[in-house]
Amino acid sequence: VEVEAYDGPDDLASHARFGATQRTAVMFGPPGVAYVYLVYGMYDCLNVVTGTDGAASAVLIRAIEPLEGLDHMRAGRALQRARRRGRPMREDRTPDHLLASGPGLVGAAFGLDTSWTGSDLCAAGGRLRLERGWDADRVDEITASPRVGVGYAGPDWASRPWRFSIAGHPSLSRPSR
DNA sequence: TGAATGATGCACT
DNA sequence: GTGCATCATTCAC
Repeated sequence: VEVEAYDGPDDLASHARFGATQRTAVMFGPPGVAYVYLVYGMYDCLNVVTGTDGAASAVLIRAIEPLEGLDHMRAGRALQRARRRGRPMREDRTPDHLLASGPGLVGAAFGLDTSWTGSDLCAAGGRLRLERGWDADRVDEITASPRVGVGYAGPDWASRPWRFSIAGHPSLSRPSR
């Protein structure tokens, strides 16, 4: 329900801005592949490589609407939380619609880490895969706004409305919580 | 209800 | 050594 577009080496907000490094090499390959990176030493964020081979463009999955496997999502969150601060595991009372309402939360809910980088998201039967879901004819419900947390890229890139979300959806990262 | 802060690993200069 | 495509907790009001 919420994504951000990153355009490649020229996009100063993209991890591709330093060229193909060990971490970002997969972005420079063919599309339909996962790029999972660790941010702030704590959160694993899921991207889909989208550009043609060599373009290094990608889409960050910032929030999803949980539909199935909510118990697994709670387990993933509890595990990451316990690991983060040796705090004891306790019941996760987060409302269903907020279980993956942020890029770090998506990674936690799906139990992802950087080892998922390179996974083919288009392979039938893959453990992590893209499937057709939301109706294309509801495109008018999608709203565009500036990307979150990319001020370091400078006003030109930071102001581009490349964050796309379903207007008013309860599972977004920003308006709620 | 909102602002400040701490946690924490790695890529980069 | 610096800062980050973040989140939960704490503290102020």
